[in-house]
Amino acid sequence: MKLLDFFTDKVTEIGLSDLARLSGIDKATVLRMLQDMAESGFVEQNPENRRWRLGAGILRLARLREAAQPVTRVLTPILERLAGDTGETAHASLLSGRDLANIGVVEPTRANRVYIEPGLALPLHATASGLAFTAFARPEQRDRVLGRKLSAITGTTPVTRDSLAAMLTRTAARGFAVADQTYEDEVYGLAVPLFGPDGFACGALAVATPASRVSEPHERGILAALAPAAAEATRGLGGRVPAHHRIIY
Amino acid sequence: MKLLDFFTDKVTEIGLSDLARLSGIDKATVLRMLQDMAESGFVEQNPENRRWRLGAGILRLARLREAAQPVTRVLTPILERLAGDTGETAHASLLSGRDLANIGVVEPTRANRVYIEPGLALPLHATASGLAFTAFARPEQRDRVLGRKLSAITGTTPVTRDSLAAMLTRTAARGFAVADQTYEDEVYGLAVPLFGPDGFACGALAVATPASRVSEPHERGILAALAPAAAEATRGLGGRVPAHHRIIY
DNA sequence: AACGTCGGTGTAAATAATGAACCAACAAGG
DNA sequence: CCTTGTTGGTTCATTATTTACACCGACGTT
Repeated sequence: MKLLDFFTDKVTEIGLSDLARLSGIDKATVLRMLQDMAESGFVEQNPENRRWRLGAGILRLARLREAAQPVTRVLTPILERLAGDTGETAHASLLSGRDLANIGVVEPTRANRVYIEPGLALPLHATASGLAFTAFARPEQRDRVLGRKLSAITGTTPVTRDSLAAMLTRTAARGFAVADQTYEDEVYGLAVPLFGPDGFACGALAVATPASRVSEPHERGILAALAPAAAEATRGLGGRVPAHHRIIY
Repeated sequence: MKLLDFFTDKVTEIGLSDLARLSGIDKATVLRMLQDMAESGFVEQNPENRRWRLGAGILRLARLREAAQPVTRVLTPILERLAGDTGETAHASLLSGRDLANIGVVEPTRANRVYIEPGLALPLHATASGLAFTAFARPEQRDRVLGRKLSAITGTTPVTRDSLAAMLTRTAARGFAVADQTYEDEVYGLAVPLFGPDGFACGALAVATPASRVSEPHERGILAALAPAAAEATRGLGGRVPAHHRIIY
């Protein structure tokens, strides 16, 4: 299933040989995997160039999940309001396997804004969303993140266990997370956890701003919009904000 | 991946033992599969009752596919207009593996209307959408459908190769498909193919009406709305309607 | 014409998946 | 209060599976 992770916003179709190279798996094996996944509708082959792309079955499953729990429907209006109020790009993400899945993005109207790929997988240690989630996640999840080897994505990405742990305790104390160009240069992120029914984080709500625009009042304004939006989102998803959670700037 | 097919509109969470029973696979194997899929975000475990449900990673992939080719965005307004014009339930589906994946449904406002499960997998031989698709699909796909053993879903479902072949040639001649309670009792379906860039069918656009409401003028009215809607949808998806395609009532 | 790449196919070797038995924990029932 | 039947999860020896190498024809470039 990791084959699917090679499809991104930009590269929507991949040929057999390319996919084998990218994944490091033998061509024959990749082909069989793709054919199996095609049976289930996860991928489909472009009949023109014989390249592979994500299949319509994914849309079906997504509708199924959305019918069971309408996260997109709940989050989209909240994101729109958040982007409008802050004038910055707002996005929401949920835990998906070993990182956060970007579920929704809304950009503001201004010209200088942060672009976030739709459907991006956000690493838990290098993004504001990831920190906000991890700091309030179930302890075993927190520990699993701390136990990984942390990849350096930019120069300021935390790579040692200690620096990450420090960031997490700081995040837990403040109630929100900051990521100063730890994932992408020039991008400054503020994030707040989204809570599940068990009172632990299940995702995050975040605002990304160009680093050049960061200032104390701006930051304060973003958090003022982010906090109630996250509370509303948590409620809308059927979650419960734990009593001790406070946002302290 | 067939494990995922046991999740439906109604049953959104399944326990390990249930899933093992349903699939006929050993518990241990199912557990391992689920854990692997959880790593990729396809499923996730409800921490409260330890049951499994579709994961957030599916939403991510769906967003990715939607970014590559915005089918939902294109089809939804068309479906809404279609449902409004006909006063009946309209739905669209695309080929996904061995059957059609229901991609969008819009219901009319009237009380007596057909309900179609979101995210349903439509069998190719037993639904109007399936017939419309298969009749205009690439020859090899058509033959694959004819080669299957056809399951009887209602009393009128075509089960022999010959009866299905007859239905397909009739569909090909008329340009649209009719399914008179072949999938669900009391439901009458009319469908038109959606075409891909290669001029072969890639899906179908359909209107479902209670069998009690069927009449020649009603049917004529539905087709009058369906035909231009399908043409618009095909264009919107980047497809090409073959020159020979005509709808002849 | 030579070369590289493409998607795809067989087959023998080697790995990985499999499932019966077992466990603790919980619930309903007598 | 014990029985009986669930549940989710684990173990480990057996086994069948996947794997990857080599090869193929087709297409495009050089």
